[in-house]
Amino acid sequence: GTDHAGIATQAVVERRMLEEEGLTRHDIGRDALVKRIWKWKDAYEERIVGQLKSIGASCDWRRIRFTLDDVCAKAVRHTFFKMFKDGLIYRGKRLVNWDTFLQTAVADDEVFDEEIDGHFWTFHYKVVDDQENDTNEVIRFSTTRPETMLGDTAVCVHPTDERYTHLVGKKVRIPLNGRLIPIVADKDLADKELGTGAVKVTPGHDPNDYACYARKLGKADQIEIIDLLNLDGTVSSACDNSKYVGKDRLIVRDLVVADMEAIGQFEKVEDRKIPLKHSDRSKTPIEPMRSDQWFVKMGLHATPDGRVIELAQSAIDAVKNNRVRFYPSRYASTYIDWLSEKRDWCISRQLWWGHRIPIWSKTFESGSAMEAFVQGHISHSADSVDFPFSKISVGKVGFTQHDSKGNIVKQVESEIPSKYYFGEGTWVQAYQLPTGEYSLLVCIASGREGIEAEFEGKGFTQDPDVLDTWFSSALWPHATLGWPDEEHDPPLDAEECAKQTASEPRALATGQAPTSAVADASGSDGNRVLDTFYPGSVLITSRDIITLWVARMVLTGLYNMGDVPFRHVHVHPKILDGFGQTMSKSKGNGVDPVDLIEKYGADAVRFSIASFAGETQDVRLPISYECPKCETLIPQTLKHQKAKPEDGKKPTVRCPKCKADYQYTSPAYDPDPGVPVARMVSERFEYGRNFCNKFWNAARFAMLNLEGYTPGEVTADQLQLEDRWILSRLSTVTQQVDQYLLRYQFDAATRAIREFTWNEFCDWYLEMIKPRLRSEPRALATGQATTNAVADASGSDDETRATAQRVLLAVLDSLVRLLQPFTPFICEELWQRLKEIAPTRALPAEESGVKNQESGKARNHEPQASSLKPQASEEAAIIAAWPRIPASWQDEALERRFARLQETIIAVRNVRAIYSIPPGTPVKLLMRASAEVAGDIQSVASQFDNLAKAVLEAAGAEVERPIGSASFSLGETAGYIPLEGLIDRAAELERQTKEAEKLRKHIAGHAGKLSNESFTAKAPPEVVAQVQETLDGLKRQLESVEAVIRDLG
RNA sequence: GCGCCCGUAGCUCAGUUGGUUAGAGUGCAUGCUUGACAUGCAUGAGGUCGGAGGUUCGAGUCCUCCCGGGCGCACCA
Repeated sequence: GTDHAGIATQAVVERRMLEEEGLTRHDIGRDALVKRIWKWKDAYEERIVGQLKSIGASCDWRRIRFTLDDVCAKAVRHTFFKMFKDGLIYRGKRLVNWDTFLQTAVADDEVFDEEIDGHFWTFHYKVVDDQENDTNEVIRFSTTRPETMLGDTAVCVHPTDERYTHLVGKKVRIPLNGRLIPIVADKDLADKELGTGAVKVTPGHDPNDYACYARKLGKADQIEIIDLLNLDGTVSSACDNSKYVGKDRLIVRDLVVADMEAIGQFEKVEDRKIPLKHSDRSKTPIEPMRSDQWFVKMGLHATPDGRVIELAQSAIDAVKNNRVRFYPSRYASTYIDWLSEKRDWCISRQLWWGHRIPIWSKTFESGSAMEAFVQGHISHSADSVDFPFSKISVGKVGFTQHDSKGNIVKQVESEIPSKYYFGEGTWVQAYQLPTGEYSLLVCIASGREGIEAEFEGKGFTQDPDVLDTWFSSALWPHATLGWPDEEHDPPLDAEECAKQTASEPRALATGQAPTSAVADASGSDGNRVLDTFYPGSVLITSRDIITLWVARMVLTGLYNMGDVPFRHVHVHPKILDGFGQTMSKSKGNGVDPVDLIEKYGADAVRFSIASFAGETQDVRLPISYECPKCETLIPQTLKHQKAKPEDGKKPTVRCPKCKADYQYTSPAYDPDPGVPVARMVSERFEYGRNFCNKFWNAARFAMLNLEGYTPGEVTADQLQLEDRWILSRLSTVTQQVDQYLLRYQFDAATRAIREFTWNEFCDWYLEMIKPRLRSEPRALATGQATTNAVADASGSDDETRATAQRVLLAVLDSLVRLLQPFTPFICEELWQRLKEIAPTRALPAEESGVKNQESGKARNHEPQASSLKPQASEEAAIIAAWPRIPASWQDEALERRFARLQETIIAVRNVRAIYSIPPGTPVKLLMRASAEVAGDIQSVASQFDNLAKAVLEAAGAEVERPIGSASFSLGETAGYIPLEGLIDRAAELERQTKEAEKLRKHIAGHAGKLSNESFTAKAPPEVVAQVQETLDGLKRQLESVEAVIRDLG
């Protein structure tokens, strides 16, 4: 689903309206603006959902939700009411960024810093004595905003600043209004090194001063707070000097300076660059101002009915107790650190787009007037038609909190203001305004017709503010499933329950036994959809909203549901552009995934993105524009990103090949309709595209060679070396992929699959079985030393071919299952085709009695007789079981033998390349090797011909290097390729000499290590042994190279 | 300022608890036209692992400082 992104969305629509029509929201009114935003939202939601569908997100689209839809609205209203009733929601003051031009509060994201040329004035206040008469002592301070002097309520110094310690507790006089204010000490506000070391305190209009005020609340040196400004930026009557009242703050600034100078309390002024916050919308300076806001209490709290709630702590505990785990784990500290501050959550926003705060209020001149109103509406009869309030409690309520051992950990005392209860679904709170007036705040839960109108009829008005978007987003995991309703549409049907249960093993993350959803479905109580899907397995998100979103989901989940919303939180990397900046709409450096999908394919984009998703690094994605004519890629520059349409003309990009200019895709605006557009692409996706192409072709090759396929069991003795090797590798790789996915290491998982598919399955296995698939007699080597023992043992060519087909299908089948989450489109297509050709195929399955993968030691046992038993395949890849390959198939010894074969073939190809021997020309190969290795080499003689066009002439310990041959050495083994006439003696000598030098260097390193006594004494014996072994190997290799050099010389 | 992360081949990135001769993709070079795939195949060149110290028998990996980059949170009288 989607959220309504309050600030960003309203800002975009308002800005467009202003740019295109010159209208502000006040011109068209609340309802009209909200209507416009809905229209805008509908268009963008369609686009976003379209992007998700294009990329193949397999969601239950019937359950799509939007944070402002009816289902979510109900959950929001219900939660707000519950919190209000519990006393968790309260009204308080908070400093906001005030735009005096538009007369609106502005969010931090809508504020930008700009340096302006300003002044830095220094003044002094006179210290007064006990009789409040001026003394000769002064305290000097500096400011960039002299007018705020009229709202000063203290002067602050550092507690250890010896220049001032004797003054702390005394008072100074603000000369322009005669107010006496205290000198206080605060280590966080005053800095001994800065300016005079003393600072004026204006809590009403400065965030730091406000923080100081908040710190001192309730303490002996508590200070006052004065709201100096009116909403339009003029000075209010609170300044206590009629000369300034009603004048703009900037005019007052000059007056104050002049007046201070006139009375001799001005000291100096200097020019200074001042960073000043400006409103992004009006481009005018921001004034910090206090305003009424709604908050949710995060710390320890006692409810009127005697429960203790600690929202922040409960969410901290959930992570500390591992009920919620972060992947990578380091992000847990971001979460815990932030929650530990237990700062109350300001949930009100001065916007029109969002959930309106469900509070209606009525103001009374006095407490007695309010009391009279309430008394007039008290009734104990539930049938009363008018306002039957029921008084429930007044006073204080106290609790003692114990830990599990019964020790007292905290004493809690809460003030319960006068509370009145009205029928079902309303809760009333009295609130005293700073003016002395009283306000009755009525929170109305949803669900009772006409009740809002009733209150409005009695002079109550609804709060104009809306809730922070995160308030509704915080409820997402349970709100979207219908909470608090008992029923949810669409309901969970039995079939769906069964599916949910069946698919459970795929949810590797939970590591828990599948719950029996079917049993729940048969019960009648509760919301079955919610019961089935809550808590979820995993939340996947970006690190910048760990606090804003993840923490809030956990705490509301615990508060509303009594359980965490998800078990795991996977924090993925962010996509950066080619210049290392986070992609964002405002920077104009984002990419539309649909452009990428059109260019590279959805599977390619998915596979690439998954392969970029590592644990530590963000993803740098350099972008190019693709020429719409010739497809030349033009790298994106910062200039392209920043360009905006001017005078109706859209920016263009120049194709160096076509020498033409084209408009290009931008997240900030749309190109003109009908013109050719250079779309955004990124070469990094070729990684995924090439892989998908490779995999597709490999599968196609397999299917082309399935003619005559019949399902049948494959027994261990029918398997050839390459079959056993690929099955061993498949088992290992599947196990690795499982491990990576359990830790959300998508990069490692895709890398493992890619390497297996390309470098093992395609490059070696498919190449090696080609002769068998051709069903021709195996090309036997001609040398008399060669016997094809394997071929002899494996029976007829028909059987060889059938075995190859069956093993090939088994591996391909597993690969499709492994790749399905990454490349679902290709996999589904292949699955359906395979179903046509081979509906029954061997699925490598857990053999009974064989230990499962977790106990991985099985690989050290004598390789188990692996057999493949045919089974009918599932209907579709997307619901096919995740592959479970027996660990007993892993055979390390066999893999080592196979690696030797690979090295030999690569060495032969290397010789071919160096001497530019045409691929068609066969070469002869002689191998000097131990009897064991020679036997191995001979058993696969035909593969030398198949893979390197080399005919094995001889293999054995007695083999000598023929005159005029190229040679290579692999440890103890050496290979010779006779090249009479072809060989360039000098070139070969140079090549071998270079090789010998390299070996000597490595030998020196290893020998040095071993001659170091502290190494042999301190390093673990196995490490020492390994170095010795390597050294011996290197020496033998060098010997064989030196022999070649002697022969050549 | 505090915290987290990063700096490895021209580019984009891997590199398990410190332990063989530091890897991949892409780009580059050379050679491959017939049957899965040129979005491909084969072979090769290319790195004093940001810098300086330290711990250790041994450091790309651990510690300290410095330089450069990203992000979050503060702060800017």
